[in-house]
Amino acid sequence: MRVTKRRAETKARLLDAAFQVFAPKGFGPARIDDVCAAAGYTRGAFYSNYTTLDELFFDLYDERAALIAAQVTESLTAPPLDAPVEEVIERTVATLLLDRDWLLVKTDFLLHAARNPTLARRLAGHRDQLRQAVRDRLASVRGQLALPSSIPDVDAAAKAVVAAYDGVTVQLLLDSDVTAARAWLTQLLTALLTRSS
Amino acid sequence: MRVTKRRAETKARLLDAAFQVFAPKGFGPARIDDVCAAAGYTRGAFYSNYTTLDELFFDLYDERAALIAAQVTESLTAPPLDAPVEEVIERTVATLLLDRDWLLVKTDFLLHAARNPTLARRLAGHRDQLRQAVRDRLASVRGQLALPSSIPDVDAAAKAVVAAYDGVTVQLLLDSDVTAARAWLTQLLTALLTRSS
DNA sequence: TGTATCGGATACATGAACGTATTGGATAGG
DNA sequence: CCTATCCAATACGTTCATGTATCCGATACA
Repeated sequence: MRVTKRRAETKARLLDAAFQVFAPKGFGPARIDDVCAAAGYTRGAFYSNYTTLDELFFDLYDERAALIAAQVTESLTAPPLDAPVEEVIERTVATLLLDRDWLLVKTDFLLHAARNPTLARRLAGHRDQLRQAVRDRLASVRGQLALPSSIPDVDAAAKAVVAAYDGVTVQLLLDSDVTAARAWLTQLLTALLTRSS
Repeated sequence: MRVTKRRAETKARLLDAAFQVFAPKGFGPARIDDVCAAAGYTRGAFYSNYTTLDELFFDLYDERAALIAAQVTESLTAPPLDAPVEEVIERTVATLLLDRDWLLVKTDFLLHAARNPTLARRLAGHRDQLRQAVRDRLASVRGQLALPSSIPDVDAAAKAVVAAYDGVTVQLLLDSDVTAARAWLTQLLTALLTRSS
């Protein structure tokens, strides 16, 4: 069955609306009606495109996760390819998009994934993708990385970066201070990726 | 109004049941009936003690958070008071209780707090309490800590410990591998709290 | 032991969200 | 321009969770 232009437009508007509803309200109390109203439709539009709200939620996650992955990859390439670690950290964190709304939705998704193996693998896939991008970037750092002795290789380092990111995320969700989050992330990454002089 | 023995017992059983329901199911889809059934009551018992499910949820968080704080404090005192950092890390992480069910409930609470300033302060208070305990423990480490240069003082170090814990939490929620989480947490903490030789 | 209060059970009414079946307007194709 | 298909709107009926009002057994207290 062919996807008509109209249908695609409707789906897109539903996805956007879903984000605007899920971010402030959370998935739990969100109703199908809420999303439809936010998109300027009635429930008929929803049931013509999805069968359950979960389905829409998971679609939304996939779409936004792809966007974010692209954005992070872009930030990673901001500093010159052969720059020293300190500069890579500094400039990457500076251009990194830290969207609290997205973090809220992503954490909601994390909780679902933590209780559902299928979703867990989907999320793990997304995380692996990001981790891999970080790994590749670290591998290209000038003059062989000098990692702390407890971080054996580039893979562990990439994992550490993700963990630091997750840690900062939690703090950001609580205090909404993006500037502080950036500074804090820089500190953590520096400690994790460089050998202190 | 006096609190009778019977009432206290009922509340306690409701709290226990709430944990057993919220952990696997999450707060969103949990119904008042679910909790009451799990506790062996009907809804009458609930409405006689609470007015809303949020109220019970928040009470549950406070209760369990206090338990966890005590448990963490205990773990922190496992290693000898004047032991070197490496040993403090090793033994603390080894005895640390990593209860996935609690992490699930706590993350649920985190999401609520992220959308509700009042709850956010409650959670921040709990985090401060833990951070403070870590700080005090670090301060007692033998021979002045040699922190990485990007971590200026013991306060920053304590914050870093919390961030690492949060980062590992996310991973643990996804893969349920407590052993790996422990090893990973040890690595991260070592990198964050010691000056690599 | 008798009595008054307390607390959980039960029954009922209400409202909200859901899913479906049907309609009618829009749109694409000839 | 006509027609067939598509898709969102509408209007049901149903289910489910909720909150309340009442009842009755249990418990505390004299």
